[in-house]
Amino acid sequence: MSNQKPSLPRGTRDFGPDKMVKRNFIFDTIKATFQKFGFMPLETPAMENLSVLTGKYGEEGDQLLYKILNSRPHEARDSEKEKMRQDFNRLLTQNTNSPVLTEKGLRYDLTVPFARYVVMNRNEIKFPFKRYQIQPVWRGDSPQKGRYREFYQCDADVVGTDSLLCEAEIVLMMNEVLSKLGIKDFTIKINNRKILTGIAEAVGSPGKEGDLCVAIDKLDKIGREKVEKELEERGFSRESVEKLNPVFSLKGSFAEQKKVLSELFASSETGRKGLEELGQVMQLVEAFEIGNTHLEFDTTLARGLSYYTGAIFEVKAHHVQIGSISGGGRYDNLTGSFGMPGISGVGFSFGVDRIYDVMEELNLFPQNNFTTTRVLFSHFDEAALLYTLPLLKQLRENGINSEVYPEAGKLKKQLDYANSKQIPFVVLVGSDEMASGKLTLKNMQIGSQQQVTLEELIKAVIL
RNA sequence: GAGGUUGUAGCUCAGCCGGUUAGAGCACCUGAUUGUGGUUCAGGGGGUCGCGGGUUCGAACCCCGUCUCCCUCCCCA
Repeated sequence: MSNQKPSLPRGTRDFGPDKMVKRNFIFDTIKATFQKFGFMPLETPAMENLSVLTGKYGEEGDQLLYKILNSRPHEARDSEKEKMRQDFNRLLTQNTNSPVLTEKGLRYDLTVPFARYVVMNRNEIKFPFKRYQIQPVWRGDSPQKGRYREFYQCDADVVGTDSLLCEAEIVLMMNEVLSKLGIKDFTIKINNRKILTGIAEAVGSPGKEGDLCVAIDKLDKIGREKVEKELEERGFSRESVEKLNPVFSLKGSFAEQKKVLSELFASSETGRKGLEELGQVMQLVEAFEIGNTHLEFDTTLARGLSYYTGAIFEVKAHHVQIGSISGGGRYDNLTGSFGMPGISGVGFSFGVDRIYDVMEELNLFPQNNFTTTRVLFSHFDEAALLYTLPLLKQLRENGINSEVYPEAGKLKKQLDYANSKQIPFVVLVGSDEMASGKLTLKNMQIGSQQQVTLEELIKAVIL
């Protein structure tokens, strides 16, 4: 007999019934909102060809991809085996791809598989195409608070239009979902990739917006002097750093920040375009008149994914130490790498696992009794069990969630079962009940019992 | 990838300076109650002390390695 203790891969979790009802509450809320805004569902396989996945997430992202070993390598031909050995040795020292060893990987997000789907089905798809997708993704990150190796994303994307209305509606959906879940204190940070490019250009360091953001992002944490130092370490000239002065002192309303940036962007057309786009998105959001938009312009918002080209979003919940719970942005050329240029898209994603953690920590889950069974039939022997079956069927036909204790056990055990499952009603069936035709209905909350007919039972128990 | 931390029953954790048979609470099972749960009482089952090695007469405890948990940085959902 094996004594091996069962275990779970790092960064993965089971979700028991109590967790699942809470998770489903989140999934249902998100799904309903997506559908309300006109999005249709899509599912794609857990695994994709590596050619689809690699090169889409930047260097960091590629390193975190889970690659799947080709099946049955031991059955390969000898010549292939030699190639495998060589490639494997190379893999031990460099991060290389080897089709003889691995050609598939687990999906890293839902956007790239979506882009692949769009390209492969371009003739059937009616544009603009709005789809939502709720599936797990995998990343070989080291797990920590709010970070898992398997987690769900809930994506909604629109492709085939560059209308900024899509961006505005994303802001609306973020607001709707979070407020329905009871998360009231949060910020939707918004920026535009073109503004970042503009700043890098204006400062005389085009193409270095990534380094720029990483450093500027730390302004609050480590102070201005250290940020400037870090910028120089990252290869920015003294002159460039000095030109960043206005960026460092950015504050106030969007209009005020826009003014400062406009001056900076005198020589950067890209920067001006970014500002203009952002302004329009802000305007469109306002036009929906939803009250508090939670929207905040943040020049330091960068986001790692390399495919964003326009607006970028990130949502941060307040009062909890958990990373962003939602994020997204516009990508002008995601399908371009699959040979279908000129399709602009914008999308975003909710991180259910993090939303769950936030809600748990802030105690936001409704106190509802999540038990689904309403009535349990308990019985004393085989004859009584058989007697309950047509009654059970009748209750179910009336839409009442009900079950019968499947074996003839002690009543104590059956009641204990009902109790631990928080089932509110138990119907006792034994020789007395079968003789009289009246059922004993027990209310588990207050402990009372009464004799009832089937009709009375249904009436008493129905919601 | 860098750093810190943790691992003892199903769960939460005690276990002193190395000493004889490793404990508690909760949970579970049985009985008091052969047709009545959530209260009470009595009893019971459960452990390769993360794994491998070392020191020692003797290791849960000390040393080395390794894995794992959680956390920070980086990055992200």
